[in-house]
Amino acid sequence: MSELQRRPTLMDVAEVAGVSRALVSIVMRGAPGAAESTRQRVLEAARQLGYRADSRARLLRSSRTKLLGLIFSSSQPFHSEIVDAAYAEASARGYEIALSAVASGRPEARAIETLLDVGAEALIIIAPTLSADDLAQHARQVPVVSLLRDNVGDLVDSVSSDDYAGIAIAVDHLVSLGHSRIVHVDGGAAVSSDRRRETYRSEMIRHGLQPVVVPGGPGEEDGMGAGQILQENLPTAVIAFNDRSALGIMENFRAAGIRIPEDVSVLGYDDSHFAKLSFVQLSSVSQDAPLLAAAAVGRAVDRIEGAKSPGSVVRTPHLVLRKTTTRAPAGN
Amino acid sequence: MSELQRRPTLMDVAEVAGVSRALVSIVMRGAPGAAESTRQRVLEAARQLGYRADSRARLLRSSRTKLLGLIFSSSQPFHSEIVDAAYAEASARGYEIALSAVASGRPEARAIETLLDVGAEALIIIAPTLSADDLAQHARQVPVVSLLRDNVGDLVDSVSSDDYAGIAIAVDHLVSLGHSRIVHVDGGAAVSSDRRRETYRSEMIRHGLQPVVVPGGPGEEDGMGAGQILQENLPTAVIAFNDRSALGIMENFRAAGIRIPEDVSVLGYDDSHFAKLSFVQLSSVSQDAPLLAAAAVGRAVDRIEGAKSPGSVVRTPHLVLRKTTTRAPAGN
DNA sequence: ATAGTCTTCTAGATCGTTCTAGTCGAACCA
DNA sequence: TGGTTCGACTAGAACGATCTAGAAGACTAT
Repeated sequence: MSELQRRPTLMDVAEVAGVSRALVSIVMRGAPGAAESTRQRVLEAARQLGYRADSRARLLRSSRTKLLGLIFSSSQPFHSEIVDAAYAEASARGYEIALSAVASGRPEARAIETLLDVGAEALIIIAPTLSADDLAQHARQVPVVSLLRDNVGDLVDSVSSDDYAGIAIAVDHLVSLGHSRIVHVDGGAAVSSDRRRETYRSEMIRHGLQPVVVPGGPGEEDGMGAGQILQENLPTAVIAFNDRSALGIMENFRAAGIRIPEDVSVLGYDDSHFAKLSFVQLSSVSQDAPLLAAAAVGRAVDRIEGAKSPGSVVRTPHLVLRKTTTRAPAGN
Repeated sequence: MSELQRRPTLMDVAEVAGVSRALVSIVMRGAPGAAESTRQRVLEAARQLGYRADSRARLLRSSRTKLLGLIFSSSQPFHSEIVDAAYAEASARGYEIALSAVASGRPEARAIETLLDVGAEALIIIAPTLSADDLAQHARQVPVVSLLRDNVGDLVDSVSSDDYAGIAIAVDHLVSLGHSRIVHVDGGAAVSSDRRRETYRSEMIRHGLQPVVVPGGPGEEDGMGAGQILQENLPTAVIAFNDRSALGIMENFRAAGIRIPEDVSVLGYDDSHFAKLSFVQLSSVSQDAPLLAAAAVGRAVDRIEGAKSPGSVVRTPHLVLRKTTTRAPAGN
């Protein structure tokens, strides 16, 4: 069995190249202050030894890790899309991302600790459930960016999607298709469920319509249950809290022989991977994960690199129309 | 605006507790050699200051981080289930997990580097796509455990599910229900697709049946496409490469008015979150994510803590019967 | 009393970097 | 000529932990 070999250090390279440690350091990180000829000699020595900087030592000294902590929930597919996009943006800005998941038996606080342990310079938390106070607590140590939630106090940055606008365009769209009996299946205890519900209510009233809210939740089964309730007095259109819930609603309708969109239009929220599938073709409000992720990474980097005051970025979502919404059936 | 305060160091704690740095170090890592009374005093001081050990400094000196690197693919829901379970097991064994995702534009090699940079003591890679040689290369630096793939050379540990057994029980089950025209929709270029396909072939032959393979892939759309082909000459049962593919197949059938399981039985693989949904009830081969995750974490920890030789653990999957499989229709 | 053993604690070296504050010539300037 | 500036380079102190060696005091054994 081959030994785990000790990796070469700056000192080793310095000896081979016949210069000091410090100079090798200068050359390795491309800093100015070395003659071109020696630079080449050092690089050659490094190559020959297979030298790779020990990031732990480097970071210990410079207290820079170029690491962004990202906290997501492993059970939310939409979060995965954000993670993907965040990687791209971070790497474009010269940062790496350290991930930590919130899972069953692993609360947000624990995820935060892990990320601080590995040296994250800022924290991006997707849909944080901690109280504004707790978040502020952490924000005293490192910049914290809340993604998809904006009522987080003024020590914490936030990047969110405009839920008012999202629900408003959803209602507008359905109204413009002639719907008047539009029901909202809410997200129960999920982050931003309250706001979407209330916005739905006021938008309906603004249009002179009667708001009806059916309790739901963020998962497929929640939608399934809501579908059952909806059947008792079928509306012509449903705005679901998210795509997963919409799926449950649609499955419930399908089982009962209710046609979509002929009998009921269904609108999702998130425009997730799932909504795009050819056999789903769910019309949905897109929060545009890549843009949100990019904005969050951008804020985090800006804060790390000196921006003093936290701020909040709000992006306007847009509607992606597919095949689950259509004109209201005649006679409604 | 309040300053971002410097995080407290051993020295700070030592001053507050009125002891030396070294003693604080002893207390913090629970090493023997401190009187109970001082231990309490130090712990209290640490708590009060909110002290957290700096893992970089610790690693630099001792090369212990108690950190396990876990690499998964953000687009695979099944991987998320493993991640969940891995967290639980790792924390039970006193380790933390550092995650790194493989995403578009972010190859496995990059994910590995990130994890080594934050100081992972071992790497667990879910369904690695790197060559056995490349994996062996990394295995010279840290223990590497391959999860869900076992042909990884003998420098790398592997924890996998027995694909032979999995497909065999799938075929056995369908045969015992009287099916003879059983088709396999394969996983295309996905890891372990080849093995499942070949096992399917030999199991069919063993039962004196004619194997038929339809090309597929790991996603819903792949299953959708395969469904189209299957319709041309409908079998009585289909074994899909995984649950996502099974979903696509079922949707295609449903659109064509083909009933499941009355007309065709469909069997998935992975027993994912999705298969369990009340309106899906997909019969599936379960690889038991929690057990696999626990085994992988176990191997990684064992290797870190001294086990010399890499080994491979193979777990036998089992069938989870729900509502998509039934007796073969009469006359087939 | 002397030596030996424990227990509890500490000083100082060390890990592999980066950073600060120089040194040492050579070139430049008036 | 003597002073300043500049470029190339280096010694040694950080960074925040762990580890080794050993000191100080209490206790035991002879």
